[in-house]
Amino acid sequence: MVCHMDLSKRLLEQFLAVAEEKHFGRAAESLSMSQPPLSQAIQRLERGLGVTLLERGPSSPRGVRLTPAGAAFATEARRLLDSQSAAIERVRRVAHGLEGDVRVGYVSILSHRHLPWLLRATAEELPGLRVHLHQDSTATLAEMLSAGTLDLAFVRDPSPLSDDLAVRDFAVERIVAALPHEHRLAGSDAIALTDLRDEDFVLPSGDALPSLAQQAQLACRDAGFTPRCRAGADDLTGLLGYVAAGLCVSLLPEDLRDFPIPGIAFVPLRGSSPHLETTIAAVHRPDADAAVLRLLDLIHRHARP
Amino acid sequence: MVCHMDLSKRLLEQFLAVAEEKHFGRAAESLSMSQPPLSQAIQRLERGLGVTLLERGPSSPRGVRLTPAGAAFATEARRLLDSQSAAIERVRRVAHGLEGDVRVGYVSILSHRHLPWLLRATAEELPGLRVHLHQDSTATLAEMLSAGTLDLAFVRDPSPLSDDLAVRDFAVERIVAALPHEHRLAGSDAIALTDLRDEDFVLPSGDALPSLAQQAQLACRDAGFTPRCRAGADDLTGLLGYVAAGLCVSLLPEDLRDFPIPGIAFVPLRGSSPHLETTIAAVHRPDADAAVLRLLDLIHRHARP
DNA sequence: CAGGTCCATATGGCAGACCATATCAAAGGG
DNA sequence: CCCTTTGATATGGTCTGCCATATGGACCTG
Repeated sequence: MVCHMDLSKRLLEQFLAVAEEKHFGRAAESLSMSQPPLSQAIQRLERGLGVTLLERGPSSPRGVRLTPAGAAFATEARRLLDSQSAAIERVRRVAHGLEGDVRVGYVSILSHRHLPWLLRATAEELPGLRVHLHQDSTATLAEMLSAGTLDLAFVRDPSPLSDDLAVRDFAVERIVAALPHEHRLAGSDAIALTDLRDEDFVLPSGDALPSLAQQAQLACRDAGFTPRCRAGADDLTGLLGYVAAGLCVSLLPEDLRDFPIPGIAFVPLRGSSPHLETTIAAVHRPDADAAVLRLLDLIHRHARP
Repeated sequence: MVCHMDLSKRLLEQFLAVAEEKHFGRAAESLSMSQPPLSQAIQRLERGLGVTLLERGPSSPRGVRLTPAGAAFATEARRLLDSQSAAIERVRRVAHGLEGDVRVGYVSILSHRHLPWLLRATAEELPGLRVHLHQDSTATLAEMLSAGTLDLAFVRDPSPLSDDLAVRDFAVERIVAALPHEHRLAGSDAIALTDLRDEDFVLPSGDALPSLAQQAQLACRDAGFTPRCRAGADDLTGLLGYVAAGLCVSLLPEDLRDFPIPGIAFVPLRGSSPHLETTIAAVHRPDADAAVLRLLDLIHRHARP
């Protein structure tokens, strides 16, 4: 006997009122309605369930009593109402971005410096958000954003990205010189880029870290020379390896200073060419959902940590 | 913003259909309705929740997509429907006596022989029933039944009980002679009650175990003598103690044979006086609920184990 | 650019739910 | 034995929800 009973919120409340008052008249009063339709509603309920919930008599003048099934149903009704409220509340929180899953991508360079405060702030301000992390190259992250398999990505200098992605800069890092420890300028407080014009450089090659390679080229051009590239590398460890080996110098974001790599000195560069800066930005689809917007807001408020 | 949303079963099913098909037309078809009212229903739902559940466009020709909130709501909707079905099912089971709590009372004499199979059979046939046991005197059990603090009681010879309680006999035990081991008749296969006419008896005294005392008195009268009572006891251990001490004989239900008491021999009595039998019965209120009726039926089917 | 797909909107009809007033039947108390 | 209490029943009105048909507008596709 499959029952097509509806158990509307209203009906459950009516039954609970009767179950608590054990009296149709008072229950009707507390529901701001008259007694007859309440009787009918309960009868409909009992008919729909095929179960007698209330013991009406034969001694009615003292109200009604709950049958065992009625007592059980009262418990269940309360649970159902609670579940319903909780479900609505949960959906609202998801819609408002206070709860849910966000898939966040980042390029490796950012992991050690920007992820920690971001994750900490998220856990504190948006404890309902579950952040799923994914590290990849800038290009792949952009593809994933467009494909919808990623919600937010942190990259460096994303200016040449696809047009249908929104970009939000949130931090600027200076580019500094990375020199071998034994280099003659390694102990300087600051040097000019032209001081390196005769050095051998190692810069990102191929499609790897394109913005970094481009910035370096442009900055040297601004300084009046073309860097002599004796080596290339397509990831950060390669670049750092060449420098640490004492074979080359490089131009890298200053936050790499925190990397525990022996044999490398990071020396600030004098001058303020726009190409000696690198921008860190959050990228997302223009139709990002509320959780992403919350995260963007959080990032904006905590920017330049 | 407290929401008076109703979330009727129908509405949830409609939303789930759309969420699964991701297509209003097909969803409407699977619901055996036309598309426009379905659109309206979903719009009502979204308006009621104050949340956008579906992403309609702008590129509609490929159906709709779920927003994060919509996906969350689909999960919640399924849970709500399941909870609702489960609640109805549970109430039905309670009403049919397949689930619930039953408070069962018994007098001590019955505990070791009849409770085990009763509880075992209940656990097997009615695993949803929770049986709460309570041991007390026949009189107190009857009071508790009338007061509604007990649902079912097992007693011996409950004939003189209150009129507003229903009685259901389910087993008959013979009364046997309890003799000290060193008694001259202790080794007999069977004896006549008159063989004990000159013995000292110990029988229940006061209001304790009234049926047992009465049966003994009447049986002796049938046998043509009045038992000489040198001692009394108001519980079973007292009676057995006197016998084991070798001071008295007694008349007791044969199921006591299973008690591990050294020093006592139980010897069957010849003859078939109705007073040499003791009836075991289940007592309950006439308006007992379904669970009690199930237990009574179970007892009836397993009677005389 | 024409056709097709898909969802939204508009309109009208119907059934059922909900409600209030009035009345009835049963049981217990003075 | 009458009266109060209490829940069930009867009746009529209103309104909302639900539905179907018809139409419009946005978008993609060939």
